[in-house]
Amino acid sequence: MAKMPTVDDVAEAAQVSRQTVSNVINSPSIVREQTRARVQEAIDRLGYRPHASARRLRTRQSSTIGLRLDPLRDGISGAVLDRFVHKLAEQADERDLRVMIFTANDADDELAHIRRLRDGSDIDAFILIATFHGDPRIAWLIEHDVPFVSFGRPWGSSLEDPRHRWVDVDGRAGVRDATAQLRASGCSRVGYIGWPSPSGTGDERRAGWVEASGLDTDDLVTYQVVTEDGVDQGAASARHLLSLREPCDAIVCASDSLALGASMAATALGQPDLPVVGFDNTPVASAIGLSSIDQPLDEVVAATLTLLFGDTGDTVRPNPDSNEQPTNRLLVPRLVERRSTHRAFGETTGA
Amino acid sequence: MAKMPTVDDVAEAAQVSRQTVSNVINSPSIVREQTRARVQEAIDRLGYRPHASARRLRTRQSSTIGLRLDPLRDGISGAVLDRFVHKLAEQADERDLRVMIFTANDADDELAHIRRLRDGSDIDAFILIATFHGDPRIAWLIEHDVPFVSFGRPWGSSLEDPRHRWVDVDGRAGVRDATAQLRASGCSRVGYIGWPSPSGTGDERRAGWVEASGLDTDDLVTYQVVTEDGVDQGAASARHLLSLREPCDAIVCASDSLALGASMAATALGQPDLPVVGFDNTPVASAIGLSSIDQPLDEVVAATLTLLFGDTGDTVRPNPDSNEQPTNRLLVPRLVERRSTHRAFGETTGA
DNA sequence: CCGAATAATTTGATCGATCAAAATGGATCG
DNA sequence: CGATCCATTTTGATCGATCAAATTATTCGG
Repeated sequence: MAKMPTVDDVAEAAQVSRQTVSNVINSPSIVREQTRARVQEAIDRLGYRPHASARRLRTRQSSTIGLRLDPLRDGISGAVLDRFVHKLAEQADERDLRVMIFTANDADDELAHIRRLRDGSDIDAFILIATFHGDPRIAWLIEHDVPFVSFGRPWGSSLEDPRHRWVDVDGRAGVRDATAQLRASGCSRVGYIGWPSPSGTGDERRAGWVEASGLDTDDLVTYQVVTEDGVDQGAASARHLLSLREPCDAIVCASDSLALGASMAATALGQPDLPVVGFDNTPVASAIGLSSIDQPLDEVVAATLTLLFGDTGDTVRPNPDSNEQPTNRLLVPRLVERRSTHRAFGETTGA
Repeated sequence: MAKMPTVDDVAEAAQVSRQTVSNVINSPSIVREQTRARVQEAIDRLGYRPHASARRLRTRQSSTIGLRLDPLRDGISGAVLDRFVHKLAEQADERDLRVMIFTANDADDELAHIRRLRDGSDIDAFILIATFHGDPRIAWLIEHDVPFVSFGRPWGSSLEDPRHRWVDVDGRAGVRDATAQLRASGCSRVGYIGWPSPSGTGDERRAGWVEASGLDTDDLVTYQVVTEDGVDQGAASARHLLSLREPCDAIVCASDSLALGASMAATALGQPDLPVVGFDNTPVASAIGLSSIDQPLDEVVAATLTLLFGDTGDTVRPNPDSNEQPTNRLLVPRLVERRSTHRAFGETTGA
């Protein structure tokens, strides 16, 4: 590969000093228009690109965001994070930020990586995903003054601590709305299949159902199944809900995996039209035609970057604790309605 | 954040020169053991970390791999690439390499990104995924002497051109083995659902079925359905194959999406035990209990990195065209057998 | 015990950019 | 007309590491 031109090369070609070239790139406003054009022409002609490492060395900014990929999960739900990663790469690019990924098996491992990347000035901000109760990462990052934003609210500690910027999706509202919508369309006994209780997100989603179900205390127990995540678990739970003396006439689930199982079980039991709603709007849901509550990842990512770098597209350095700007965003998901129930494939039109 | 110590700080603390500190880190073998230990102690005590950008500026190596994420697809199959990304992050980490991701909408867009990242010395090697016939990226990368490896063989041009290093999975062998296995277990009419023909991977997979199906020329036409990817398409195709005068008694598909549809259609038609095999072993397949041909992504990634950086874990610079080493790897996938057919959920045990 | 060969360590220069401060060129004004 | 101010451009220093070459320390054969 031919040697890349440097600022000096451009400077010489444009008959100016290196600093002027630098200014044309970084603060064009202070350069006289005439010279700016001349320098720009030289830049284009020579195909000059600033050397990222040199710039970073001087400015002490890497304009790079670190993101840890969770350990692979078997489940279907991992797809949400993949979409998040994708959107992040997309929007980061628009702001001239880079995204560097790494993996870690647990929180400690992740912190070790963060430390390494941060100390090496490889990265100047991190995005945490999937926060949990008593998450050790949060405290560590705050203590070491590492700029970060989490996708996931701080479970257990103050939601308003300005040192912890976060973005989250209001699962409770999502489930509440979906449940209300089912009731509005005529369902009177909407059941719920969700995860065991010490679960931040899970508990929120359940609360949404409780709020909108319109069931009395006894029925809230009756029409609720608690189970681990999984397709089989969803199917089993649905069979239970449908075998009650007064079976439920719609089911809302904490995940698409559960919903998929529930939907298939309903079909197997001869009720292909039973409305079933999942959560996360994964590719499976769309492939199967399952209604699902969709997290607005575009907005989530946009909010995340704004919290980290401000509104400007510029590579502004994050400021840990201001007292003016809000330091968190709670976004509202929306229900994606499909056949609303699993269509019996045997009766479909096709090739 | 406290100011990070530099080589000079460590040097002073250990009573040696900066270069010795540098040597302790980069070529410990040339430093006397006694001094090495002393320096190492100082490094640990001060918590020194080399400044990545400074090092990169001097060495002209970023030890960073660029990877483009495809546009999001609706389908289920996108999951393979996600797994690839994950494995890559994992194994790159073990070799002290970093992975930077970006998105692009088409090949040209991707090349623009590559050029920018490469010129800025942000990245010194790229991994291409999903190669296709007449892929313009390949020619460009070779011409501009950018080190790269593709996951996907060069469709249409020479497989042995040493300037194009690639890794791929032998889909033909995978489908052939799966088909053979079905026949060995008693199926005599194994059908195939695959994609329209000008498709590199698709044609290979079909060829595997042709080779092992044991069908005569007429039947090869009869028991084969060509369709776009998708669950509905898979279902429709399966209904066709099962409505023949002599229906097929097993189905192999080019993707899990097709297989999922086929499996559900079979169930709906009262044949829940019809063996159906998918491709890619996506999370859906495992969730549903669908047999599927699994790409050995661990090996794929390992081979990719080896082709790029050699066997050593070191950050060796890739060498574009050697004449000694092989410059490609074709790996064999393996069939993951599950219930081999879509179990009727209505008859499952459960909570 | 000396000088050559080798091992270990140190010094000076450099990678390519930006920062901070100094220098230049006009325009303005008493 | 000369001093002052602002806009624009240039110069010198620096970020933190590694390379290349020079220097010092050690080993070893004769």
